[in-house]
Amino acid sequence: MAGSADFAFLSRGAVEAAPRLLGSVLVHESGDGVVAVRITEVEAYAGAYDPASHSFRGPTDRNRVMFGPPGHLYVYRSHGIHWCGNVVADLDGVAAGLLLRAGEIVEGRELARLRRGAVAERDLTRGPGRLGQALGITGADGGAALLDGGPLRLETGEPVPAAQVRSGPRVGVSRAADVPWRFWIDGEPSVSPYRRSARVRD
DNA sequence: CACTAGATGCTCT
DNA sequence: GAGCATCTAGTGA
Repeated sequence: MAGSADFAFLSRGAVEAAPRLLGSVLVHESGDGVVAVRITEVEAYAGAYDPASHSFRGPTDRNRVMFGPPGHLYVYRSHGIHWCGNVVADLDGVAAGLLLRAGEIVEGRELARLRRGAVAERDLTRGPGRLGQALGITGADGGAALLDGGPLRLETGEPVPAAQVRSGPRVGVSRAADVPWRFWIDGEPSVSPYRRSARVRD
């Protein structure tokens, strides 16, 4: 449980917690080995007041983890192929998720490359689907407790100077397309490019 | 680099 | 059946 206190900010709302997750390290130990990634880009998804969130319409079998206590992992399947991970935030009973969009590999580069195949170096962990694949995250990891020292865990990283934190609209969402709830570390090559959804409503 | 189109299969209506 | 919290491969400048 060492380090758990460092993540007390996760019990705050998604938008407040998201930028503070930058610089933390997500570690995944599996039978294949270890991959650790320093988080460089996240998006905040609030629940009831955020129409872009999976939890906007209330709990379902898929999104139930987001309504639980902070510090757990919400995993969803995107576009049929990709596994994407969120760190659950806000108080128990309030839905909030921090989508892990990109990271910098700090350990296990060879294993990550094995999982990702022959792609450009910067594409190893650029984008939520790629990041999930590099870390070896699947639906089986959904609901995992990240602050209990298990094989899938969050660790404290080097603090990120506030001046290096940037924000802007979230990638690919068709509702609430303009709220600046995406946060990233300025100058990080792993940060994914902005793409506006082709079907923005509102 | 900017832009476009299509694959893919799951979730919810 | 509609709609995706994405990615890759194609084009063209």
